[in-house]
Amino acid sequence: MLTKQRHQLILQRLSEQKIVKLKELVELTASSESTIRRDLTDLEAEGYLERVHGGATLVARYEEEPTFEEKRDQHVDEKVAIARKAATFIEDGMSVYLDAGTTTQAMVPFLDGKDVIVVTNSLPIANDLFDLDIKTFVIGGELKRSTQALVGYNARESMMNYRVDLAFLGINGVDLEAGYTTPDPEEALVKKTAIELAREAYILADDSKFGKRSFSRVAPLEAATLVTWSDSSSVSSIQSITKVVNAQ
Amino acid sequence: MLTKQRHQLILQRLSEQKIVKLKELVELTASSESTIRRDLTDLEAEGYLERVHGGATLVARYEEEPTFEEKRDQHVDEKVAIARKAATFIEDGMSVYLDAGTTTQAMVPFLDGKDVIVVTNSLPIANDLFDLDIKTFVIGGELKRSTQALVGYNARESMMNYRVDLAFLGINGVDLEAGYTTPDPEEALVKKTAIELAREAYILADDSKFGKRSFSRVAPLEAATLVTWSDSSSVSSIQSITKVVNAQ
DNA sequence: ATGTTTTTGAATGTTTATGATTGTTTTTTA
DNA sequence: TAAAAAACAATCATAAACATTCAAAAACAT
Repeated sequence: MLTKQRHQLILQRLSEQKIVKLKELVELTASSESTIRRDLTDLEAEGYLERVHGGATLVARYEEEPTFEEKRDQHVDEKVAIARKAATFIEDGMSVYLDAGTTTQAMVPFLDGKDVIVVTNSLPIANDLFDLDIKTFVIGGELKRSTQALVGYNARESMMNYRVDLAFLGINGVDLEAGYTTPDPEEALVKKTAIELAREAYILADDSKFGKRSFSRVAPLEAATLVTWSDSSSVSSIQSITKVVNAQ
Repeated sequence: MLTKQRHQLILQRLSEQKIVKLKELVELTASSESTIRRDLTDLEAEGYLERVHGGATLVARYEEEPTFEEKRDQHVDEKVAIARKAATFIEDGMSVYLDAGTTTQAMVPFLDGKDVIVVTNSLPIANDLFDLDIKTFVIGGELKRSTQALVGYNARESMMNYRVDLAFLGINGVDLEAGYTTPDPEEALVKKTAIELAREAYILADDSKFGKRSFSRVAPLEAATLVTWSDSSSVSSIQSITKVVNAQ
């Protein structure tokens, strides 16, 4: 019997029962214990099952997810509030740049029906805009795995072809001394270029980003207007350096 | 026994069982192990099966149920056959351009696991590539409503930044006199540029496109290799002008 | 008919899969 | 808690499957 056949048999049996004994599999496949042990080790490494003493169980696949989802949901109201506020700065006839990110993506629904041209480096945002029938330009570049954003040198080059009235960007760190910072240098390059090319730039960030510093510097605080949602006092110190809009 | 006969037998047996042992095939075809091994290697390279130790299995292609539009399209099998054949020209280490279109998009599954860099102007293709963890560059440009492709002058400019080994393009018309043609001038501009920049260019078209002429000329027939699926005699006249690969 | 290319099967050394054996760890039983 | 039983990981030799090479045979073109 072929290895792959055994693997299929094991997974099939497991999906029926959700727990299976090693001895059972030895009988089922007419193989030695050693072989079945190896199979279970391999299948576990591939994430198909979880070994237990005496056999294997179906992996509980959906346990880790909620942590990430919950975390995102906590700030989801703030995000929409910030996005809504930011969108109010956009007037008919304008061209705007929407940087990749969940907060900027949340702006898209507020563009519905407006007469705007959008430039973006985000595939998800481009898809959303496509559904709304908004004139859209996508800048070129390398597709970054984690964020589905187009980044790097080519993205900067491509972006130079566009001039926009307003640019809206997400950010990872907002700090009095370090300014706006983000972890990925290639993303930072794109953000920096966007701020340079726009007539006015807006950074969208909830107050969980305040005081944080990431590796790559995008711009000093005064280079952009900060759109946030905060009742903490930390806003006031930023307010002395650059213009701040509170969505609250 | 002819090679093609053996291949058909192997695929037939495989479609019946979905896994088959090498020894089984040796018996079935009365050929040597060496020959069967060669067959399996070839068929794997063409994307028909996956070799495993001791035999071969059907490709674990996640069976996407065809949408209504796809179902209505009676050329869907031809499309996959053409895409499969076209993908065999791609070798590890190459960079390729995938033009927007359903046929070129059908090539994406056959890139799984290959060591390639892909440049594309298609948002759907970029999304598919994203799922396969393939290094991807997207060219910039205006997002065209009907096809979700990036086109126009900016797309051409952005594409100039890349050199690819192979370019794969769909087309609307293949005509002896008019050459390759497509309705949208902005798309034609992008296609034309792709053919210029690629070391070799392949046009993917089923024989329903033969003899058709659209508004915008992309290139003369001899500028690219035609990959098609046809048993009609109309192929032979094209064959006298440019290289033709029949996926049949 | 002749030379060339393609296909084939055998021979080779190499890699991979397997089952038995060992001693260790975990679980069960007394 | 201690002893026995079961399950385990690690190692080894063997056998099966493998890629590669080569020479003969077949198909092909000239």
